[in-house]
Amino acid sequence: MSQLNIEDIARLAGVSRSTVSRVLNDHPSVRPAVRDRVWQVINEHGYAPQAAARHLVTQRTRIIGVLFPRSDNFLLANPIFASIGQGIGRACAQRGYIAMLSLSLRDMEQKVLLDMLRSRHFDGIVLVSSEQNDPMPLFLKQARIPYTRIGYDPEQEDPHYVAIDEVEAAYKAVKHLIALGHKRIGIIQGPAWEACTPARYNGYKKAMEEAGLPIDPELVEEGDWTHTSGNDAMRQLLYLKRPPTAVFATNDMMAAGALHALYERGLRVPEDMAIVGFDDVPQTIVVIPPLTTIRQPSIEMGMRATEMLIDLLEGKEGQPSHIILPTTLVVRQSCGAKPQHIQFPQKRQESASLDGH
Amino acid sequence: MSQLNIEDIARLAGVSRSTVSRVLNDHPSVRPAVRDRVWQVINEHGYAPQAAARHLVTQRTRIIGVLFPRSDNFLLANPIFASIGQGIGRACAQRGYIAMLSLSLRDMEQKVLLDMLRSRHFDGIVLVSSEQNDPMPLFLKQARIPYTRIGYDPEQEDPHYVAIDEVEAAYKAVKHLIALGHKRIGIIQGPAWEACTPARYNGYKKAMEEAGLPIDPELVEEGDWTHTSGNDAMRQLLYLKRPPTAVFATNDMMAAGALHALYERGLRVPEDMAIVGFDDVPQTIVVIPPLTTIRQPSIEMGMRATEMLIDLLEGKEGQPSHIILPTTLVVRQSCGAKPQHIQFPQKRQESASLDGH
DNA sequence: TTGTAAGCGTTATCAC
DNA sequence: GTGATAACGCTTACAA
Repeated sequence: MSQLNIEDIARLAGVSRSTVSRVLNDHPSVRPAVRDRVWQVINEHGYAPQAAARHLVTQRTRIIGVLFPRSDNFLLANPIFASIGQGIGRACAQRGYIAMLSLSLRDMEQKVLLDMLRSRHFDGIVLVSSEQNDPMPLFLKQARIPYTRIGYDPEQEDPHYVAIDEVEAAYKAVKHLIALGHKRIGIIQGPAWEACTPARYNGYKKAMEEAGLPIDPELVEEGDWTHTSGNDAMRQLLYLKRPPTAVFATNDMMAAGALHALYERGLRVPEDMAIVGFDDVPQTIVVIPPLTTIRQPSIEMGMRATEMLIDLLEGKEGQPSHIILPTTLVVRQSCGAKPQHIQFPQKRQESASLDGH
Repeated sequence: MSQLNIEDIARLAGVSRSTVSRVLNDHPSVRPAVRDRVWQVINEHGYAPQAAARHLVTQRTRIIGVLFPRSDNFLLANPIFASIGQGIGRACAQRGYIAMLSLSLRDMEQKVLLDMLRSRHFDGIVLVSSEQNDPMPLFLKQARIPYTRIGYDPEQEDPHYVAIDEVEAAYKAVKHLIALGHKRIGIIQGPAWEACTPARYNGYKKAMEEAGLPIDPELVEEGDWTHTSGNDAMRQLLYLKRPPTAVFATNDMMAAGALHALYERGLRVPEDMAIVGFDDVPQTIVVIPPLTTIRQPSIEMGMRATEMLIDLLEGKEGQPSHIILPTTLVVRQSCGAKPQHIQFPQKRQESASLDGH
């Protein structure tokens, strides 16, 4: 902490503090010679204006708060948040803002968290949440804190959000399985309190109904996004008298867990069971076999939500706006071509041929 | 943003702003009746004191900055950072601080980052870095910003750090392999610019030498901590005329990548090749087979470094202090008991029996 | 183009 | 136990 303040710099440069302030803020009306001299003094002493004083007078911080759901283990549970965060950070950097993420929100008391938001640390919030009836949007509205949301909750209708068409995305995934000839298709869903869960289920249902396939409630499992829960869900499906020949997991981590369960049972993918995931996180290609999945443009989602927020803050755009970004089916190796009847239980043989060399 | 300030609250409660301030700061000398009335007004209006004003006058923010290396993909590359972050956040919450992480440091210009640090957003910094000659500590010292470091660089001798005994930890890992009878042991190291890389290599060397085993330079590979690089490194080792029978990977992600390479080649773990990892991240038990690894107490490392920093900030402890936390060998299933001569190339059979049901 | 001075919303030091 | 009042370090009219 260089103890110098703007006054000191002014004195050292032989100008007034207004001039130093102008230099600092790139105000045009400063003589080049003066400007250079001031910068030199500033750099010489490693001076930087104190954020608090600046924030107090401008009433803006140029800091954007990022709220992730259950922040302290989101990193562990689902790498898609990392990509979203990356997009948020990148957009902030481009526009001269700083994205700040508070660690371990779960360990903070509710009141502490709310007070933090109310105390104007942040100019605005990017809320990453597809939780149904998440209380946060309501709070932010009441506290008149500008925010944009990544994720869509039909119950809340946030004025500014970016999302994907969940129904259509899930529909594409299941349709892919159907096109490959599968008729008995299971689904491993996310938790019920996520708004995207019923939406993705509806996509599944739509594809099934359209193909004239029945939906067997036995084939509907629920996980909590984690690898472990995907593993458990797949085990349940394998216990069935008539297991599915294909499974749609509504995120990649659960899909990976499902793969794991199949491996443990000596079943081959895609020969014995086809799997489609959702998200297209990096891990998806690292798993064996690489996952066919629905790609969410997560980095772009982060960027768009952030740009939308900054536009809002800078008054460029006051109207409500909803951005729906496109998803794509990424075909890799976990679905193969033709389904076979499952032989169960069965040990794996020659599985090394799955991925040649 | 409730536009109210402390003055407004004072007026509404029929007191002076000093009294409101006392209430806000839990100052004892306020009559209970008055205190209650003030709180009621505060809560009624959702008032929270503006951080900037408070920071300006107190010259403290109660915010701790967290610096991760190459912050924007640290999440993706190595989940151990998530655990460390969790520890930092938890300790902050306990002591009434907020841990803030700036997203996407890589996208910020260097000057912007340094100015952010200099502008006193943070009371102090927890620096997570084992990079050799990381320039950040030097900068922080010059700018007189209090910091503690997680990770140790013998070249820098930071006054406050928490770390593990890297040499001993690696030694334990390799010794475990030796005890199982392995003689030809490879190592997949981290990048050379990490201070822990030579240290872990030294542990490997020590164990080998102690057992009278030669170190074959062919068996020394370098990765960059990622799954992919571990995969590549293992492939290299498998190309050798005389591949190792066991490999020590200096983090779990690379170990998982190595597992992947073995799987692709149809080799069994631990029958054909034993693997030890390092870190003990959650993914370690999710991989097949679950990894034997060296456990770093990552959450505790985050907590201890944070507590140390806060003690420093609150003047409880000015002396340099170094905390070395213990590591433990966690034996799971990737090393097995007795090594066999590798039959190469060979297809996997009956691997399903690896993990029964 | 530059300087003077007011004010941002708190806390803290005094009196009372 | 309570209330004036002076900082804190900046930005920003307004004057010069």
